[in-house]
Amino acid sequence: MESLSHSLPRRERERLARRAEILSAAQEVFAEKGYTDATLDEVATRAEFGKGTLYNYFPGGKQEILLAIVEQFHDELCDLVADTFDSQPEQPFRQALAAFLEHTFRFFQERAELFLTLLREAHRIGFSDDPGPRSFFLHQRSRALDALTVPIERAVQREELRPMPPRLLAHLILVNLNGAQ
Amino acid sequence: MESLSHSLPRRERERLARRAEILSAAQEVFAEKGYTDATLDEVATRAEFGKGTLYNYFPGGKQEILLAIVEQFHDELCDLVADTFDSQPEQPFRQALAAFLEHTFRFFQERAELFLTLLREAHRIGFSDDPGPRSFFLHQRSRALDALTVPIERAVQREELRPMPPRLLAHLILVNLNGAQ
DNA sequence: TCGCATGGTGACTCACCAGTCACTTTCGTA
DNA sequence: TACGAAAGTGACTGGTGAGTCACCATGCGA
Repeated sequence: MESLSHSLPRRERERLARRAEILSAAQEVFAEKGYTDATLDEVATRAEFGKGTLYNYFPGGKQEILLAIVEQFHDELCDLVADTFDSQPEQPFRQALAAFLEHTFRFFQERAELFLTLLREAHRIGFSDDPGPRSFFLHQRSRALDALTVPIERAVQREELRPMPPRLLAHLILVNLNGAQ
Repeated sequence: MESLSHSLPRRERERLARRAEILSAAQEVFAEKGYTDATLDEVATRAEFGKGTLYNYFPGGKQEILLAIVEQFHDELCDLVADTFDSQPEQPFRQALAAFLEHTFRFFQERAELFLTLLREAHRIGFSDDPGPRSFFLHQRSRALDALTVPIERAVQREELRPMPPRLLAHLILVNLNGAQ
């Protein structure tokens, strides 16, 4: 994502950088106060923008900011999967898995407060009647699942794991990581 | 607590019963919506009272209701400790501990949503500048710790456990239970 | 039966915040 | 430098919900 920035015109790069500033400030505030108690005024103040500017970058307002954070969170999680399993492709699966669990655990710990907030909001939106955000959340979860399914499939093919539905195992692993939080 | 009710005049019993109704409704709503998103109107409606009545029972409003729920939660937790360890006092400590962990785990699971809400609010209040609620939370935690410290001290005295600071072990156990959630 | 006290009620107030928009500032271009 | 477009701004609006209070209902004692 970020690595593409080099090839973009300065205007675009600056726009992305500002968007990132806003997201970063919003992450802090959401983590500290929770979604409902966080005010866009505070996000704006921390990002050193006026409130109106937030709406230039996120026309959908508070909720769009939340969804962008969720997306970024999953981006990072997917990157983590890819980095762990692709860095040494011939490493035994179980060893890579252990490394992955350790990294992911730390990943969640460093973002514990934010994660609690996202968890609660995911839950709330899962029960809301608005299908847009709901399918967005499902899609994000699906992405993380896909990322983890790939190396599992490889391990099954290399007969390091007895044959099993790879997506099921991926699901098990992620659910347990969530649970551990 | 409740068992005292028999000896009270009808007036008092009714008052306590209504208080309990309100708390029960509030627990439901807080668990479903989280503290901030829960409205007192909804609590009142579910408890089948007018909103004003809530303030007869909890003059401190929403926050006092939250604190009462926290207190009740810890009451139940302490009862659980006492019941588990006192029911068969000669039972080996490790066995009683295993039973306790199982009971407590179920206890938390049955109240998972409420517990998440309380956790977040405890955290928020822990960082707020109002010392009243903060020391209240500390006091509640301390009560649960004390309850668990008693049987541990007993076990140390009976030399079932190598000597160690009992409160430290109690702390370790509770933190891990919280973490598991 | 009357009158008073205890307890219940919900319309109202006020503070707060998401979202808007008319204005200002910045910046690229001629 | 002058102009217009793009981006930034924060006072304002509308909606919402915590907390209040003047009024009402119930029941008890005289």
